[in-house]
Amino acid sequence: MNLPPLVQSFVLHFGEMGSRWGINRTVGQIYALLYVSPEPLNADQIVEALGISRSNVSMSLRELQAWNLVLLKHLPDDRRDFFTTPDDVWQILRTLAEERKKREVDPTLSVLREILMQQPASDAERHAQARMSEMHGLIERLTTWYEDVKQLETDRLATLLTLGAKVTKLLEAKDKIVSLGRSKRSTEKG
Amino acid sequence: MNLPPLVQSFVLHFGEMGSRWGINRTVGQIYALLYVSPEPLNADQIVEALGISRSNVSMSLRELQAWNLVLLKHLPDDRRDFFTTPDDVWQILRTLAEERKKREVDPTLSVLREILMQQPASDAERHAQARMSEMHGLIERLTTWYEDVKQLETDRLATLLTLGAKVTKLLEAKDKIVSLGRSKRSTEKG
DNA sequence: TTGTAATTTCAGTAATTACTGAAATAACTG
DNA sequence: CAGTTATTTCAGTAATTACTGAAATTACAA
Repeated sequence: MNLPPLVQSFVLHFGEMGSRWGINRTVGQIYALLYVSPEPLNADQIVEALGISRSNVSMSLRELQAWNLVLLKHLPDDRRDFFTTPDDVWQILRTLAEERKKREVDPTLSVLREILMQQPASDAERHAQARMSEMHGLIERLTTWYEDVKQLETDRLATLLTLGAKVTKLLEAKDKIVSLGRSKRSTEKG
Repeated sequence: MNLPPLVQSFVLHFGEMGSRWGINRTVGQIYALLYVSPEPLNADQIVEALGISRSNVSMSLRELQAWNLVLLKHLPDDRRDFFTTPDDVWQILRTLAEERKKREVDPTLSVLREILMQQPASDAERHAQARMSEMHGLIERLTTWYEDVKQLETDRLATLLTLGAKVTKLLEAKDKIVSLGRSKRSTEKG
């Protein structure tokens, strides 16, 4: 590996982290490298930087592309492929969320739904279905929230995050105002 | 494997999903099995249900305990350990979030902070630091939100989820009311 | 104590996953 | 077209991870 020390720490950390997800070490390292590079890199530069085989780079880039985590760029008068990550970290977050949902959440929801359609043949199955139904309900709630929130532009999303739990306080305030309005009107009528 | 068909589908699915996380197949299967079981199971029952070795069950249960995903129970006049998952799916979600934060997010934040403390020795390092700083900022924002929201009781959390993006609308309404109040007052003064 | 049941540990092996080098393919150039 | 460069594929191998059975440990009972 042939990198500035500070970049190397980052790349190595992402390699280790990769394994904690389903992603392998090399894929994590390549991603990290592209993320911090000032300009797009081609495959041979990655080979050079990380000290791994050309074919490994090819396969790992393909995986990163499957995850939509990497952008393919072309320089004028150069046939080689160059790769970067999006500049905007919020965009990266969105992509990550979307892909993980697609790979992990959606299949689980569909398995759950399928099982819940079936007729239980015993008490054990009946109980299992009840449990799965709870899980299904929770996951569906979370994904509905996600589908909703992901539409927001970045600065609104940021606002929502900053607000955090204070939202519920705000909600109470609103209820108070609304009910105040109602009681005022009903007073005016009565 | 010796399970009601409907439970088996669920267990097998969780086994496969396990691999997509860092968790292995067996751990995923055991968790799924415990999750849908009407009462706690002991190690031999798990061996029987999943058709795996006793030692594998022991190691996998230990891993699930390390994740706080499983509860140890004892029956009167029985020396054996019995295992369950918490009944409340929201509690399970909280545990999952907490553990993943601990294992994935916190170490990453600390690596980032450490690197950002250092003096860059080149333009490349300077640029890398700028990128890492963006990432650090985003992750910190997300964790602050999480630390805030996780304090909420379940029904408030549920409300917040149901609200979703509508929160920002609510926020605008509040701003309008507040500014209305202000302009009214300033009109009164002027 | 000694015996027995429950659980854990761990060395060895099986299974899976990651990686490489060589060959094939694709994309271009003169 | 032949020649060159870039990229991908893939069989074989290396490395890692998962799993087992046997032995060790722990916890209790007689």
